[in-house]
Amino acid sequence: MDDRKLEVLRAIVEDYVATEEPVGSKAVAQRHALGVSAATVRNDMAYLEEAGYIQQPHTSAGRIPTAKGYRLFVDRLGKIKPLSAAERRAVHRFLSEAIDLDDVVTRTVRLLAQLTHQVAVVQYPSLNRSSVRHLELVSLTPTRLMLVMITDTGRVEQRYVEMPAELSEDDVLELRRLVNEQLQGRPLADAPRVIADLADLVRPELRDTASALARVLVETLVARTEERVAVAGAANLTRPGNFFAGSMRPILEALEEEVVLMQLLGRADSNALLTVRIGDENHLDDFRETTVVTAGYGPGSVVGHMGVLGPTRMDYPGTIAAVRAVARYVSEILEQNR
Amino acid sequence: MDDRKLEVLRAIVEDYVATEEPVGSKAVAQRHALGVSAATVRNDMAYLEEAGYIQQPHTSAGRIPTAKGYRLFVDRLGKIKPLSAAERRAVHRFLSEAIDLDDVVTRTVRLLAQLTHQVAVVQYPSLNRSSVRHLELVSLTPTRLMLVMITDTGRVEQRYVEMPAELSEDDVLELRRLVNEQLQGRPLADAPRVIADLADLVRPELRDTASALARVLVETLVARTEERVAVAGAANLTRPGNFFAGSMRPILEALEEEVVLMQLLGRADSNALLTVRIGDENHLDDFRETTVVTAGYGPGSVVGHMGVLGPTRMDYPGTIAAVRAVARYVSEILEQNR
DNA sequence: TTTGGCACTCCCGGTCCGGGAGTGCCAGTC
DNA sequence: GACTGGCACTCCCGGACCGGGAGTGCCAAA
Repeated sequence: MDDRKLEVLRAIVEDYVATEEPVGSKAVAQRHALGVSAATVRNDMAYLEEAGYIQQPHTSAGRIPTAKGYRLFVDRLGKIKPLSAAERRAVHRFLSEAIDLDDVVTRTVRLLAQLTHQVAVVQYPSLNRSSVRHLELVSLTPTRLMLVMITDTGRVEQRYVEMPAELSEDDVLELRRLVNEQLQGRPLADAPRVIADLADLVRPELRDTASALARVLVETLVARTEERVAVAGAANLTRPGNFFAGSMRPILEALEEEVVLMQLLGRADSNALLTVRIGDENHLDDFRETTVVTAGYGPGSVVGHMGVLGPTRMDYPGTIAAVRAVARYVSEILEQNR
Repeated sequence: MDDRKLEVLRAIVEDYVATEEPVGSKAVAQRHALGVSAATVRNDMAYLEEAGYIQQPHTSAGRIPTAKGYRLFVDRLGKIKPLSAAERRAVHRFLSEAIDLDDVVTRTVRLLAQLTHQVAVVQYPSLNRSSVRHLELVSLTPTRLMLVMITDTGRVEQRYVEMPAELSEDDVLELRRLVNEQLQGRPLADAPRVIADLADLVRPELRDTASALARVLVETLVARTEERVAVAGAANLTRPGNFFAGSMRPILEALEEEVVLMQLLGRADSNALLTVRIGDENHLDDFRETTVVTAGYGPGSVVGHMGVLGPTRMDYPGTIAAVRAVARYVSEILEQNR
């Protein structure tokens, strides 16, 4: 495929993204100084269509890019368009005001939605990539505890623990000391192994209680791989032209399904710096017309993912730049707490 | 206004809610055994229209209720339609599986959305109606602490605290003991008064640190009256017929604005058991076509509000019953932790 | 006060039509 | 052989038009 054909493809992608209308040969020839006539562009377009990069909504209409066309654009043609200095400053200022992890996540997801004009999704630091910083036990009633776990990523989780017997204040203190001794500093993923013999380390009267505690820890904090996610910018789905095929119903539903969101953000194992998944590459029927741009973030290693989600017809250079910049800066912030 | 006219109004509201189409005199006369002819119904309708309870979308169309009509229906005509036994069981089962407060709130909001087929909103127990159960200090770096507060309503809040000087492990312990001594069991609203002289209670070296801590406590936990809210069921906005005048854009935007949501849920002072705000009664332009049904919840006293939000044309008896039932059961659950 | 009858209004969906944008192809030019 | 101008063709889109149907308001009679 010669260079001019690539230029024609770029022109079609850029114009289509900008105008939201199929772009014709004349427009390409005029607006992008290719130095050839519309007829020539038509020939190139016929080739690009044959090769599957563009398509016609109907005979005698202009062309729009296919998923394959966008893919080629992203891989070879799009020059990432860095944030403006003003934007960069705004990002820094807004994020540095965050008051705790919740606030970091909330601000991040809003920022992404605002910068990209798309729907933004941010995953909280994944528990199974975190270590225990501190465990706290607070008694609610004589037979009911609250277990509070604080991780090295700043995440705080709470769980109710039903006790088989009444506990004294001292019992609680002893248990707290013990679980902290065992788990502090350890990756949460190791907890099941480390904690297996917790019941053997306490005096006999506390044995049942200790194992109840151990069970809650393992069952609800480790085994259950639920991830927390924050979403913002749903209103951007209604932008004119974001008219999702069918309707936006399935998209809105998916945004409340933690499982689907996690699938979109990318399976946890991915450590790629930045991923762009276009249309079918999401392997989800409802997202066949949707592009997802994600990045991992974390202090040093990746502890979670964030991204935005929009129509395949999106401003790739701008979106990619925004996601990358925000992910980097959030990583820096998390770094400060180590 | 005589009884039959009220019956006609009821018929119009019920049929319109069910069919989503303006209802004509013939339909009313036939489907609701009023024992009079369509012509008579027409006369009553003319009266009801004159009085402002119903209106015509255009000449020669059927009638639809006005906000005033719905209001009358809710106040005098709607017999609340209790949940079925199966629904009640489902509510109990689903909520009793909750694992912590976050989970209670998440499950509640989903349940409401599912039961009512509307958008649901649940406010977390308000901090300024809670008391301090426990305060925990965890050091992140030598000059950075994390303050974790646990309230009697089960809410857990975290805040980063920047320290003016490095702290030893013992310093942290002392501060923890001190703040707990001062605040444990106290309503958070009293914190500013109670904590004012915190700096005077520590040895001189810790004075600056103590006041930094006090400042964070007061500024971010008390003064800042941000409320946390959870939302679910946004996809219900797209139900056929929920076609919000204009578009659903402003609604989606409002759902991400904590301020607007709180205004909809009702100013914090309201202790009414259940509130129905129809159309203009919300005093928000974007919600002129929207009804909000809210209820307070809490163990004993009200600590937060929950509700659902839908088109003025909604199933009032069913929605009211669902919100009331869920609010009651959530209150029971919170009761268990006291 | 209620009722049947009747003329009238207005929406809604379907059809028809002309303009416009864009294409594919072809013959001619460099 | 690659490019270009010309031309016939296709198809969408918006507006105009129209007939059926549902519903009303009013009136005279019971």
